Amino acid sequence: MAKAPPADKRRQILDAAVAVFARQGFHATRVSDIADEAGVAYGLVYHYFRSKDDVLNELFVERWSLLLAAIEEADRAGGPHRERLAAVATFIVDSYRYDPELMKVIIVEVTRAANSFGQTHLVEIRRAYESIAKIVADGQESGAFRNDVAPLFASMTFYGAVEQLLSGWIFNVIPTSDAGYDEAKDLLVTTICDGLEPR
Amino acid sequence: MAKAPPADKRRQILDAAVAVFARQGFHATRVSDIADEAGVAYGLVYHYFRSKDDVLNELFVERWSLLLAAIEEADRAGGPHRERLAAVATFIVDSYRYDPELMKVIIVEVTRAANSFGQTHLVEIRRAYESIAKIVADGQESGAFRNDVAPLFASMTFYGAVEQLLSGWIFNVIPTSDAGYDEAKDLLVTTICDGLEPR
DNA sequence: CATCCTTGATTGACCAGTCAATCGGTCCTT
DNA sequence: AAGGACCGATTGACTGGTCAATCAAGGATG
Repeated sequence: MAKAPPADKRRQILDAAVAVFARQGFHATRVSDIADEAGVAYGLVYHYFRSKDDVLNELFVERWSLLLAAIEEADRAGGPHRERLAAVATFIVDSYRYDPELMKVIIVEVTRAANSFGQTHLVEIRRAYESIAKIVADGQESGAFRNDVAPLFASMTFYGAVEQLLSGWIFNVIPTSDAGYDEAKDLLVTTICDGLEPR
Repeated sequence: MAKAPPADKRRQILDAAVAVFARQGFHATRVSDIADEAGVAYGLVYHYFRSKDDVLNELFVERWSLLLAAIEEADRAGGPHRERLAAVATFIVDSYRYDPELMKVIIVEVTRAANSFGQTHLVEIRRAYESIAKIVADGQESGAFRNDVAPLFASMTFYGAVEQLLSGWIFNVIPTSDAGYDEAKDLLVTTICDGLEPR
C-alpha cells in the first residue's frame, strides 16, 4: 500500500481543474478556484504541479496520447480505409460523449488556442494530422481514395470537420441527442469519404 | 480643409492592434503595446475605445459583416449551388490572402475563442453558419445535393474544413504558396461538394 | 523521529483603466 | 488682423485590484 490511501489528491485536483476550466475557461480561472473545487488548500496545487499551466498541460497530454494511439491503432487494424477514418471519428465523438468537459477543455483551451497552448503542443497536434494523413495516403495507394488530393490536406479537412462538429455541440449551435452523436458521425464520415472517393 | 490632417489616429490604432494581436495574441498584449505600435500615447486608446475588448470587437464586427454580406450575396447571385459554396470559400481564402494578420486575429481570438469573445459574438457567428446552411438547403431542394444530410450540419462541416485550412496556413502546418491558395480552395470545394452530391 | 503531505497567509509583479494637465486648431469679436 | 475664448485631441504618471507563486509551519504516517 504505497500510495492509495491519501485519496489521490493529485487526481482530485486534475478532475476539479477540468470542471472549472470547462465552466469558466482557463484564463478566467484562478488557482484558488481549482483548489476550492477540489476541496483542497491553495498551496497543495503547487505541491503536485509546477504551475497553473502545468495542470492544463497534464490534462492535454494524458488525453491526446490516447487519441494518437487510437488513430495509429485504427490504421494498424487494417480493413477498408473508409472504416479506418470512421474509427477515428468514432473515437473522438465517443471521447466527447464520455467526458464532454474534458474534451471541451482540450479543444477550446489547447487545440484551438493556437496562440497560447496550441503553440506549446503543436508537435503533438501535428502528429495527429499526420497519422490521419497516412491513412488517406494508404487509401490512395490502394485506389480507395482519389489521388489528386494531398493527404495532409484531406486530413486537415477531415479533422477540421470533426472538431467543428464537437464545437457545435459544445456551444449549443447544434442540438445534441444520444442518437444524434452516432448519426452525426456517420453522416460526416459518409460525406467526407464520398468526397474522397474516385468519381 | 476640414479634417484630413489628424491622420485618423483611430484607424492607426486599429491597424496597430491587428499587428500586435496577431503577433502576441490578445491576452498577451498590453494596451501599451498597441499604443507603442501605433506611435500614440497610452491614453489615446481610451479616447477612441471604451476598453481593450472594445478594440477587438470593432475589428471583428467590421470584418465579419463583410463575410456575412458576401455569403448572402453568393446565394442571391444564383447559379449552380456548388458555385455558390465555392464563392464563399473564395471570399474567405482571399480575405486571408489579402490580410492574413486580420484573419488570424479574427479566427484565433474570436471565432475559435468560443469561451471569451466567441461567446459574445455567437449570434453573428451562427448567422454565418445559417446562411451557408441556406445555400445547402436550396441545393437539396433543387436536387443538386443529397437530402439526407441536415443543412446546418453540412454547413458546419464545410465551414469547419475551411477554417481548419486557414489555421493550417496560419500556424505553418500546411505550406503556403500563392498558387496553393486557389488550388487548396478548389480541392476543398470539390471534395466537400462531391460528398454532398447524390450518388 | 524522519519523511512526506497539507495548509493558507504573504509577497511581489503586473496591468487595465483613470484623470488632470497640455496642446493646438477654429472661429468669434472688435 | 489681432486678441482671446473655447473645445476636442493628446499625453503619460498613477492607482487599485488581481493573482500566480512562495514559504514556513503544522499534521499524518510508518
